[in-house]
Amino acid sequence: MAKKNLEEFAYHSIIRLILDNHFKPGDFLLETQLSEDLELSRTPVRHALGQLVAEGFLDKKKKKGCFIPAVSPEDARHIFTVRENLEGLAAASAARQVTDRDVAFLYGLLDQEEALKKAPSKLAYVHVNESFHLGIARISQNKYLEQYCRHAFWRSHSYIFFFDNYYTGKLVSGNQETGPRQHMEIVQAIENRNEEKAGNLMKQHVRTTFEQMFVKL
Amino acid sequence: MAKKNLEEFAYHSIIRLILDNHFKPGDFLLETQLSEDLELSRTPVRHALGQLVAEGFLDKKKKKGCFIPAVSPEDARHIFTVRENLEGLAAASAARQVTDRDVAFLYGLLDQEEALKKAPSKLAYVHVNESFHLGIARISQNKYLEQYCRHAFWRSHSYIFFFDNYYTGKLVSGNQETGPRQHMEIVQAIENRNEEKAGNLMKQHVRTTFEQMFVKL
DNA sequence: CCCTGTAATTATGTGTACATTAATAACTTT
DNA sequence: AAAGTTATTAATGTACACATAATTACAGGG
Repeated sequence: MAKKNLEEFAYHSIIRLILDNHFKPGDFLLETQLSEDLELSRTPVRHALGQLVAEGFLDKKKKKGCFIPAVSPEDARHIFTVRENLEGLAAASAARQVTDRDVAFLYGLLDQEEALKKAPSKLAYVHVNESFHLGIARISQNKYLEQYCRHAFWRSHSYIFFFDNYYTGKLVSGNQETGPRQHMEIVQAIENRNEEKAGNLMKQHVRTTFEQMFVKL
Repeated sequence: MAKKNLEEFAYHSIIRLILDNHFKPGDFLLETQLSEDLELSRTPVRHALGQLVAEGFLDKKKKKGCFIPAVSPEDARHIFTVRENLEGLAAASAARQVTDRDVAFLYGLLDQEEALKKAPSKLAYVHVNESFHLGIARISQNKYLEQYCRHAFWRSHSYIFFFDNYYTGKLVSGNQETGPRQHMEIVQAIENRNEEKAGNLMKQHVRTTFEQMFVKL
């Protein structure tokens, strides 16, 4: 990534590190270490960390540092409850605002998911999934809804990696079965401008993701 | 306010300035000027502004500065739609989690509202109202829900001041009639642990606030 | 008069030195 | 050996000087 703007560079780099599971819950993200790794001074790193904390992406202990928030079944339930409602609302709104161009975009993502069945790649699946959920949030045309959906999605995503590490794959592979099918139904509801159905399907989809993840608990 | 932690001091001071209508939409909040006004260096001010931007409270133009976001009927509808759903969810969750202590707290706020009818004060009303809405978000025991509710509330609050300035008082005084009554009904539903009713009442309450605000448009 | 290119201005963006403090380790005392 | 106390350490918190870029003002040519 180009380093035109160091603050943005630091911000996106750190997010990428987190989403790619470079840290585990409880790990501290030290300003000094990050600035060394990213080869820039503490100032932009510090700014980026401040943003991530403000967004609820990281927790912070004063005079100690920023760290990946602890995970717990209760915390997961909290974030997925919010996601369920926010994304349900987003899907309903998207069904109202959707353009032909948006529909084409969503079908393009479904095609990518289909292609991934032949050549499975967890990272690729994660990226398509992110595009799908955040794409619908964007189509809702409500910037606040989009913002909250993005944060909630990112936060909840830590759980996918975390539990995937500890409960080896079963749930994610399960999600790779039901996920794409539910995605298709959601896209169809949005295409048909059926707000209520789109909202309910999305709500159900997020809930399913949560339940599959915690099948072991 | 004590200046133990300058970053926090700057953050809260700036929020207070915004909520107390010290700026109007489009106004720039300059680091240099704020640091002069608050009598501290640019560093903590800059950090605080960064947080507020990350939270969606302020907009930012690169190399130009942070400014109060533009207002529009559409933007108001967006933020109030989200608030309606988030706070509805929060009220329902609060009805599940509420303790006797919480109930007492909420009734205390109702008493304060009652007292304000005899000695009206807009600022006092605004503060009690904030305590009510954010209090219920807190009682929900869901930190993500609380976080999003707080942001959405603050953002929507700019509208109250903004339109109150341009459409002089009528709507806010209207809200001072229906507001407290709806608040009481919500508290009662929460006290009775009636999740669905609490959620619906809160949703309706937020929507009423929005509609009263835009009675002129 | 307007358009365009350039210089001045102004505020943010960045690096760095230093202050502060929370956590920990070392040490004393009982 | 346990408990309390002090010193060290390692990271954040803060200030400030300077770099950079966007906006504005202005001058000159069409």
